[in-house]
Amino acid sequence: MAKENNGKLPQFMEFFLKTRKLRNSGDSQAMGRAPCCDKANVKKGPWSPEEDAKLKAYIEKYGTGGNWIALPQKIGLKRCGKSCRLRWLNYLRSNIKHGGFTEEEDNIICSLYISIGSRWSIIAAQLPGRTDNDIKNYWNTKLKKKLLGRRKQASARQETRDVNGDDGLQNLSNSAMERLQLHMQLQNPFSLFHNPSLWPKLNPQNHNHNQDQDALVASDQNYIKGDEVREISCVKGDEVREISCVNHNQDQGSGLVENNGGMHLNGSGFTNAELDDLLNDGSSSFLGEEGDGSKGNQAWWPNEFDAAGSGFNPWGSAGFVHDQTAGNFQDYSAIGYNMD
DNA sequence: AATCGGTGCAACCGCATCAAG
DNA sequence: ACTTGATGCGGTTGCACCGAT
Repeated sequence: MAKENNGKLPQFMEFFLKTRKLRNSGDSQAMGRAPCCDKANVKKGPWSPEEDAKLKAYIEKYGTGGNWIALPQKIGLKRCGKSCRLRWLNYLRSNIKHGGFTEEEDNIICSLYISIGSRWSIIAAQLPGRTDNDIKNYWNTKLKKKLLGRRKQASARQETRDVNGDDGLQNLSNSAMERLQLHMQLQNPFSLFHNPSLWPKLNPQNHNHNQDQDALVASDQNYIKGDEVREISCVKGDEVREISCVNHNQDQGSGLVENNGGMHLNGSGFTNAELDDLLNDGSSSFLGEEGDGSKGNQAWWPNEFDAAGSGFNPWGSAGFVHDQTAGNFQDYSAIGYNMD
C-alpha cells in the first residue's frame, strides 16, 4: 500500500540512503538490525489473485518450510516474507471466517478485552477461524464504539477534564483508558461484575468448539511479564474452556507465592440480555444517562482518581480500581493484570 | 453529478521475543 | 553469554466504498 510520506523522501530512498551511509561507515553496530528484505525490490499494497494463488498453492503443497523470509524467493513472488506470512495467516489459510461476528463472539471479545486487554492473538485463539487482525479491526471499528459510548461526548468529556487539570488520566494510553472506562462501567454496583451469577457463563450448546476439527485453540498459554504469570487455559476435547488470570506473585525471599485472587472467566460469554445492555446502551446501568461517564450527578469513575494526583497510573503499581462492595481499592496489577 | 465525511479493512511498520549458532 | 536473524504481535495507516449533502 503506497503510503504518502508527508514531505519526506519516499521510503525506498530513505532506505537506500540510510543503508549506503551505514555501509560506507563500516559500522555494523550502527547498522542495527538488517531489514528482513530489500524494501526497494518488494511489491507492496494489495495482493493480486495471482499472487494469492501462488502463495496458497505453494504452502498447501510444501508448507512454509519454516522460513518465511526465503519463501517469496522460492515462489517467485516479489513480496516481503513478513507480508507473505501475514497474507497467509489472515486471509489465505483455510477455515478463516471474515465478518459476521456473532453475539457470542462479541461476548468473548468483550470479556477477554476487559480482562486481558489488547492481546489480540490470545483473544483470537478463543475464536476458531478468526484472526487477530480481524478481531482487532472489529473491536476498533465497532465493538469499542458500542461499549464506550458516543465518541463526541467522550471527547467533550475529555476536554472538560483537561480544562480541570486532570493530568493523571492524560498519561494513560488509549488502550488503558478504554479498559479503565470499561472497568469502571463494570464496577458499577448494578453491573454484572458484582453479580457472579451473571459472569460470563458457558453455554455448552454454543461453546463446543470440538466440532471444528481445525479450530485454532490455544492451550495453556503462559506468558510472563515482570513478576507475573498469566495463564490462558483452553481445554480442547472438553466443552468447558477456562480462561484464568492467575498471578504468581514473586516473593523475593521464598520463591513463588500463588495468589488466587485472579479473575476467572469460566466460559466466555455474557447472556444475550447482558450483551444487549452493554452493547446497545440498553437499560443501562453501565453508562450514565448521557453516556458521559456520569450516572446522574455521580461520576462513574471514582473521586479517588482525582485525589491520586498527577502521574497517577491506575494500571501500574498503583493500579487501583475502586471496589464498591468492599469499600476499598482493588489492585488489579496485583491480581495478574498487566495494565500497561 | 460532484463533493465530503465516515467507516471498514487489508496491509505495513516497528518493536519484542525467540531460537540457533 | 552473546550475537544475529526470524518470527510474532499490536498499533497504525491509507485506500476503497458508501451514504449524506
